[in-house]
Amino acid sequence: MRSPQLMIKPNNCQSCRMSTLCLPLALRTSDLDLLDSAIQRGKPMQKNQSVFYAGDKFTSVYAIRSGAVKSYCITDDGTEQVTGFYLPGEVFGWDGIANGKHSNHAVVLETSALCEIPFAQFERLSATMPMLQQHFMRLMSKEISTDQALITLLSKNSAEERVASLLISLSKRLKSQHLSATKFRLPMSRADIGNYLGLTVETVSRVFSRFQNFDLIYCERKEIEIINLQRLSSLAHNAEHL
Amino acid sequence: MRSPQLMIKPNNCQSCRMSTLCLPLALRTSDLDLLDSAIQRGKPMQKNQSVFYAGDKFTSVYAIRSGAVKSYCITDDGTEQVTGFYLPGEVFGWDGIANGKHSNHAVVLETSALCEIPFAQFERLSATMPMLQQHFMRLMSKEISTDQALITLLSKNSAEERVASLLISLSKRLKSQHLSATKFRLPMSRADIGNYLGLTVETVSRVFSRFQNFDLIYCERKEIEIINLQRLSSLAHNAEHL
DNA sequence: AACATCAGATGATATAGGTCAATTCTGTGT
DNA sequence: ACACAGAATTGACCTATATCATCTGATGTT
Repeated sequence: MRSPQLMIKPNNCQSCRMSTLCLPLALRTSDLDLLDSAIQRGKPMQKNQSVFYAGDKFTSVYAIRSGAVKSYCITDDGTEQVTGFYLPGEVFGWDGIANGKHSNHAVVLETSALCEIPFAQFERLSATMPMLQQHFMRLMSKEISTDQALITLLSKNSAEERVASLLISLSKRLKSQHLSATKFRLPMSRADIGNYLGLTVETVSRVFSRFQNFDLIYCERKEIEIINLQRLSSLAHNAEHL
Repeated sequence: MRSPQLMIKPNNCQSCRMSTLCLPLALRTSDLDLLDSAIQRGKPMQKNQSVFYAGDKFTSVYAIRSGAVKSYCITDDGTEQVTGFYLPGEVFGWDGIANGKHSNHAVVLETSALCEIPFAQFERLSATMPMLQQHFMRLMSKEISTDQALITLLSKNSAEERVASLLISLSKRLKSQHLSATKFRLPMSRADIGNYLGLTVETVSRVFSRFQNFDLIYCERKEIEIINLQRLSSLAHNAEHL
């Protein structure tokens, strides 16, 4: 339906268009072959399908080839807490290295293609590939940075700033994948956005309306067009690492 | 002044009372010797001294032998954002693996003794010590869990729940170091607490007063005694991983 | 096509926590 | 011992966002 060219399955890591993101840049070709054989490609998944559940044994991390994923956990009092949105070219599933099992659920927000990267293989490979290990640590470190940006956002910023930051973050991440930075479809619901940003659905909805009234964005349901990227960015203090 | 027995410097990692926390449990003794020689011990530091600044080249992570450290960063609009408090037995400084430079500042909250663990050495050592690498990844993964717990706290919990969670977290972490779980000195200011929890100083102060009125805690400036641990815990939904 | 269910928008009202201001306490340096 | 700057407390007031309620339009199902 949307972006069919993204569904093309490369038959190895070398030819994958996002290898620069999900793999270390400096891997020698021979190493890459070795890694390539370890990765399970494919995994096209439908909306609402779970990639893993909290409590599942941790076996793999996942790279998104196309589509989108949200991670969330259920807090002690039974409410859902969205912990992240992941877009094409991004790797998720780091949680759970600590305890050997996932602490988050991960669910596909729209039809998606994922690459599963088995962690046991990774550990074996990384013994002979220091770059691989380093790269993975960087990705984890980046996750930490993202989380800390979100913490700042939640503890210091208004509803408008939070929503603007999310939109700008999505825009930048899509742009880095050579997708449109100003016109895209939100893969997640208003409820997910509110949950992630610590706001109610109503507030998110009102902010969208206000942004529209001020001609910052045009939006119709999930289709978003950023009209005034500059002004929106100026509201989004903490989008840099989100 | 306080806890002088904590200032005793062990002359190697083996005899250090917190080696089980800061080092992998499964390291063979011969490996431990090797690692031991890489670690720079000592580093007693005074209140308000910086361990590293944001932007500094990333060279090491640090284990706290005694004392306390806060990490924070300066947001785009120039305000401080506290990103973490670290207590004895904990390791901090993971930020900055991503870019090779620290994204946070780290400052000592009270007289402290730190162990510096040079990362270059670690990377060299971990090639021959898979357990070490695994252990470090676990520590990073734990940092991710902590951050996500804080995100939940900030986006879902009231001022009272946030403060209760912090107190319970501190209590648990001190207990795990065989220090008193119910009577301790807060190493950080009310402003730091508020900053960390996304609250104003005034709100933090009021919550402390309310907790005192309800006989949940007794507190006099920075000295805290938890009177009703159970009731306080019941307020602290998200302290588990904080 | 009809129906049920869900996502989103909008309005009226309530409230938790922020802001501003004044006061007291405390630790530090001379 | 004194003075001073900073930390903490407390009160009065205000505002951003939550809550509750209603309505509309999508989406998916029989």
